[in-house]
Amino acid sequence: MSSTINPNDMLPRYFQLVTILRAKIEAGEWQPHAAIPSERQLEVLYSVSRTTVRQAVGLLIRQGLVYQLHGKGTYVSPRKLQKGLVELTSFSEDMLQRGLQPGQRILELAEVEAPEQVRQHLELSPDIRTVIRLERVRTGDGQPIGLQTSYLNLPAGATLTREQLEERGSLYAILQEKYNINLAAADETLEVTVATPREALLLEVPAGNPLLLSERILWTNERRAIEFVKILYRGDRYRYTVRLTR
Amino acid sequence: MSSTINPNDMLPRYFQLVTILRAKIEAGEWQPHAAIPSERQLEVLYSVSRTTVRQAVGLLIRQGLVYQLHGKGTYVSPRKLQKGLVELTSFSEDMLQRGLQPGQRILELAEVEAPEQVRQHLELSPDIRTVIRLERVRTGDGQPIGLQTSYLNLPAGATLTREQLEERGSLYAILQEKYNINLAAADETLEVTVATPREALLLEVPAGNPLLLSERILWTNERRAIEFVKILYRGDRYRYTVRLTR
DNA sequence: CTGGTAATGTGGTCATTACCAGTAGTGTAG
DNA sequence: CTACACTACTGGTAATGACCACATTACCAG
Repeated sequence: MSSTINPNDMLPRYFQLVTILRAKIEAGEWQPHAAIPSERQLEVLYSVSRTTVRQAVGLLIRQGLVYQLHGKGTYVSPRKLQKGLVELTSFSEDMLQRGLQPGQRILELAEVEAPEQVRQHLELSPDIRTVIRLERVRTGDGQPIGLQTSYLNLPAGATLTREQLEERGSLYAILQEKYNINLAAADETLEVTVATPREALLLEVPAGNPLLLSERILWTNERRAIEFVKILYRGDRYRYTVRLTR
Repeated sequence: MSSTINPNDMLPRYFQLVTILRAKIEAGEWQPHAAIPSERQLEVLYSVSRTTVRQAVGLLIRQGLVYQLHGKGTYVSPRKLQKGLVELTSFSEDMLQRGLQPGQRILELAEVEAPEQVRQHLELSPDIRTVIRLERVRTGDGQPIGLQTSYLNLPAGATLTREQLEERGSLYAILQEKYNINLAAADETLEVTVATPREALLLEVPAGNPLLLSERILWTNERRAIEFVKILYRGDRYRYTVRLTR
């Protein structure tokens, strides 16, 4: 990894600068709460304009690696804040981050008439009558973690097969590669519930055990609601984390 | 509300522009998924530079009101994404957003030896031995919603009295006004638990009922951990919502 | 010793100019 | 008719230069 900016590189300069600065922070070259070089110093150090410096630093701020104090300087965040949380992730990515091997057991994959609740969440127009329903038991290191039910409003003509799912594992990877659909945002609500007999059986817990119910609406880069997904998590095996900012 | 930029105004121009554009969107002048004027058009329309336009639009994007597609244009987000979620809020603000009147019953306010768990979360240095412990039953429209336990690491010399709390209601408002402490970020974890007899009594639910346990670490604008707070929410009266982005 | 002030360094805002990189429509050569 | 180049838009990146707002320090007058 180079530590200078290469103007001919395919990557934008501000992005190269982000990479360089992040590396220095993660290597401990600049300690938490220590000041990093000022914007005008970075200008000279890396032969870029202040515009570029500010764009790079702005990104680092949004990622939680540094913070700025007006009139004082730019400082390295404490380690706990350097870890990127929040990120919109798939179940698979989520498990991998937690150091567990993601797995799944597909219970159903079918085109069904859209329930009213789903119609509303996905803002379906009246001419769209059906959605794809996908029900899976999700596992981490082979142990059941959650019961996931997805309702997908795929673009016309798009299909989804059991084989694709079993091969790639991640639904979002398929959407991205085959249909060029990128996820941009999600709204999620969490609440507490208790296991019905069927849920208890699938999750391998006693009926009546407390569960964490997550309901999520997923939006594409064009801000179309594409998926409504419920996940029932085992209360004893799952913990949800977020970072809030102001 | 003016619809032009006033250079002599105390507020920065990009901020004035944000206000104008947001007003038009919320008034329905530009419908969801419709294109708003291009950056170069906004330049002319409001007599500001493209720098300023982009700074304003960037803010609107982060607030979820609009989205951009490279080579195409800038578009208004669907209504569901326009509503600002996520925001780091106090319990009081949270209740008000939900349309409930926040209230509290203080159970304890005392300086105590910091438990080990708290020491770690707040990253206390060895010379700091005590923190302030504040335990409250929080209510919405008079009904118990949550049992909140805060551990505060106030700056040297700062104090906190029952009277202040009862008067202002919001702890964060006191920190802001009296000690110029602003909250910048929070890390939160959520999990499921069941009510102990004491918790059940205070929350007015049967013992063994499922509860939502939130643990939160709060960071100031200088990225010092100032508070560790647990809230046990009644599972039947509380639902947590977040917006995730990529 | 105290309180004001000027100097200097920090991030924050803004205008101007230029060119790159995608998108979409149009026209033309094959 | 199709394939391809052209063109005219969009947002994305970048340099330069200027001034404002805030924080800190040093210095000086009282």
